[in-house]
Amino acid sequence: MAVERYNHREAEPKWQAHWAQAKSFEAKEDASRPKYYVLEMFPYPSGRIHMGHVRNYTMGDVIARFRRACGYNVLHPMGWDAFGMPAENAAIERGVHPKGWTYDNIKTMKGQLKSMGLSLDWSREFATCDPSYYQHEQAMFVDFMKAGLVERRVSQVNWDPVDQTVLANEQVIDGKGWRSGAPVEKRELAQWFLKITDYAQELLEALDTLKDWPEKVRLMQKNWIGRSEGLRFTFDLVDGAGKPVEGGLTVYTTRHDTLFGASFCAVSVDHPLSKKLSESDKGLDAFRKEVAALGTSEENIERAEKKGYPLGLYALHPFDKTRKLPVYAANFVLMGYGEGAIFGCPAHDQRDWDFATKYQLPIIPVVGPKDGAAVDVSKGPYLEKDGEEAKLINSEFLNGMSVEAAKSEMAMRMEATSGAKRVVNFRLRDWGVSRQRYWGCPIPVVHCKTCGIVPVPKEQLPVTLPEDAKFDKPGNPLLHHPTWRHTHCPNCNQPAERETDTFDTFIDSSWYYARFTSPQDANPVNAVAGKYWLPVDQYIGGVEHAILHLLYSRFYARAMLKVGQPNVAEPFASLFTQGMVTHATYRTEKGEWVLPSEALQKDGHWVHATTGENLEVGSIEKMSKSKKNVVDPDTIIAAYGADTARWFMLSDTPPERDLEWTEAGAEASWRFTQRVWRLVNDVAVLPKAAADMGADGLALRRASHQNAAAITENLNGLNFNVAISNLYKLTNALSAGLGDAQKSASIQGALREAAEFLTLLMAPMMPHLAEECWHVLGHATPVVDTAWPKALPDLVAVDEVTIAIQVNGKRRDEMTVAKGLDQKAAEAQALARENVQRAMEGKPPRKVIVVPDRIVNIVC
RNA sequence: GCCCUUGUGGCGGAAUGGUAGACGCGGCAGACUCAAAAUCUGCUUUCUGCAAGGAAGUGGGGGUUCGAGUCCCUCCAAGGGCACCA
Repeated sequence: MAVERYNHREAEPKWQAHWAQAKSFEAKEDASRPKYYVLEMFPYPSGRIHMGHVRNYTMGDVIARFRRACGYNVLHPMGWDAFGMPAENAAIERGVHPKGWTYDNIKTMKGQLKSMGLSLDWSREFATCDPSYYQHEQAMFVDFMKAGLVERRVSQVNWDPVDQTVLANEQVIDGKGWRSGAPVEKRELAQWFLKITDYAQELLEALDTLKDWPEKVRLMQKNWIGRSEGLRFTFDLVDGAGKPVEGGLTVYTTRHDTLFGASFCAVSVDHPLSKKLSESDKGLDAFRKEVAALGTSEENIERAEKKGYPLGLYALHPFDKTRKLPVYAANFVLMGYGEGAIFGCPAHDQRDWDFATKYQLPIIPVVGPKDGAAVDVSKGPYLEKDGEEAKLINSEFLNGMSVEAAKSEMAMRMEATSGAKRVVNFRLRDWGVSRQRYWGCPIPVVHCKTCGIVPVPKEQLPVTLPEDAKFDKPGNPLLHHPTWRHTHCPNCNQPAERETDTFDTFIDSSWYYARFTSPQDANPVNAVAGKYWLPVDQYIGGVEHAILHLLYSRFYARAMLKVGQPNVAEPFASLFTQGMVTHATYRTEKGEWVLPSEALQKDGHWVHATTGENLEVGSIEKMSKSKKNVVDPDTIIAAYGADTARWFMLSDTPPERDLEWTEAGAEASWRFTQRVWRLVNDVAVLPKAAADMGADGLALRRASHQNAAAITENLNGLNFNVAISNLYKLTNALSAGLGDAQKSASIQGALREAAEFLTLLMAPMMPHLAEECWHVLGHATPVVDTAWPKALPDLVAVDEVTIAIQVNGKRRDEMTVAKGLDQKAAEAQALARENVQRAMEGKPPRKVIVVPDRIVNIVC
């Protein structure tokens, strides 16, 4: 019987309105039910949502709806990471105010998200640029200051000359600003820092407890924290005349076992020794400038050869004071790591080898293979490989020892005699949070001539941004504002100046998940709500945040705990990083990029839809505006509906991999929605019958229950693509069963059950269609208020299995036997089979392996 | 340079060490139709064979095992992270 097509244009807005009106997704603390907090990384309100958002939020929504149906009390909130430079750039380029621009974008994007039918609790929505949000950030910062977690110090910073602001190390990518792409310069500035390094060890150790994080992300954080164990000690230092230099030269090394191979020392050009000597040494001064000019770009570093400038000083070898090691200022030694000074062991370090070769310094091998084979260091250093056992040579009391043993022997001797100290070093730097921008959270501090730096008292918070800022010249509009920064000292009430730096926006996103538990609370986090909801049970976002956002959040949670705020040390119990959305690229013969919506396939090749030009199909890449390979979610939702878009996002490709958006795939998803609609309508008109255990309905009932069990497991494991393939199987089974619909009441009952199962099982992915189907099947209660179907164990279990029979490991036959058939019987039955006998070629079986219900393998 | 991940049909991909290619896309054939679309049914790893069947097969090579896409070693390719970090 013909039914009308499923009309998403009517159904989707209707159900979205129903859910909103019924407040279906508003969460309340409820101690009687297990809680589940699902969170997707909140978006930056850039203007419009893109397909990456659609994929991210669809995944989160499937989890939220699934958990909800399974009886969890689900929290699934949404908000806006709303501070940041694009808003300010819009202000500079188009003369709009960042605030208006941001809130307009939020309005647009919220409408788009709503059209996706997400099960979000919109009552908890906030934007990080709301003063009601950032006032708590300011209050916490004041607490952090009191707790010693904040430092203000003059430091060499990464300065982005285009954005005119400071960047954290994490925001410098290949020596360029992460947003502007401009080569980063070094500058000295007074900056605010959060002392993330205080937590380096803890952040590292706790990574092992994050069992439900991708191994890859944990490893990236581990490398970023970069712990190394080494020895710090001081060389006696003499000048060219042999006169001792006070203070000596303190170095840090992880290879103290190679000390007997030392042939020079090197310090950073920014090392105090180098700085001091450059005052009287013009050549050194020039060298320092040359190194500084090289910058930090990867390209320059790659090309730069190891260069040094002799300081005219000599370090005395601790075990042989007659050995004088020349000291250089060198371009490959970094002031920011260890002591900014090293000893060079050219035989066992590539950089030291390059340097020694250039300046014709001795290369003394002190480590060699265990078998005693000669070490050749004339063409390069000898570097022992991982796990390779090596032994010390040419090293007096260390000779014959392994590297590890030599390290510990050397450390012991040096600690006893030379004031050396074993130290742990981290690559991780403190988090510089000052930004010289307008559109960020003001740092709540006042500079007073008498009292110095004074935190703004909490009762005077929030320090809000002036609305009348001007964006007509580069630099910080807060600094240029005629009145804003002029205030009075909270301490002495004398005229004073406000801090004009604002926070790095990564601070805003470091605790928003906690604010969602109690977004209207007078405190940053309500103690009861925080305790109930935290941690986030499932966090979903792009892998591009593996270091920055996720490491800052882990630190910030600990900082909050330290100042008594409700939180948990590890805010994200389980993390999932989804892949990107990609699309083929198209360009004209002139090389202009063409939108997919303008590309048409015609007679086996691609042409421009309006101009008819021939198009070249390029590689499949991440959707980006620059290559125009973008598909607009609004267009797709209008044409096919949100359910189709959601379904396609989850089909086929595993969620962690990149997904290629294809028009054919979207069409196929759309056809599937229509197919389900037809099948459900066909079942709905059948006489209602109970799904009993009648023999002729049994096969379909089994399919329903087996698929229900499988899909439940798939969704628990976030294997959305497999869940969908199982939904196809269930649909195929239902479709096949419809042919026999008139045969018996038992079949009709089984068909109804299958249709109901299908409806409920697909609901997390296609919530609107599911509601329509559920209604057609005669239910007054909507799907959102209906429990997840329970698979009956009796129907999930099979009573017959088809098992393979192998002869000498090759599959030769198969047989269908009762489930649980014992090994002897299986062996006997297998041996009796004609195909098996033929394959055995008359040889007697030497051994028979029987894995019950799986396989029989005959070895002969 | 170091570290990590991934390599399975024409394509996306499935597969607790136990029948490789489920499911979907695409393709082919058929049904319905005056015709087309939509829909439905079948076939679709490769080679060989009329067929029953046989052979090969999960990036290459080797190993462990009764049995390897899965575990180990090694090489190759693609992607990602870190990078003068002493």
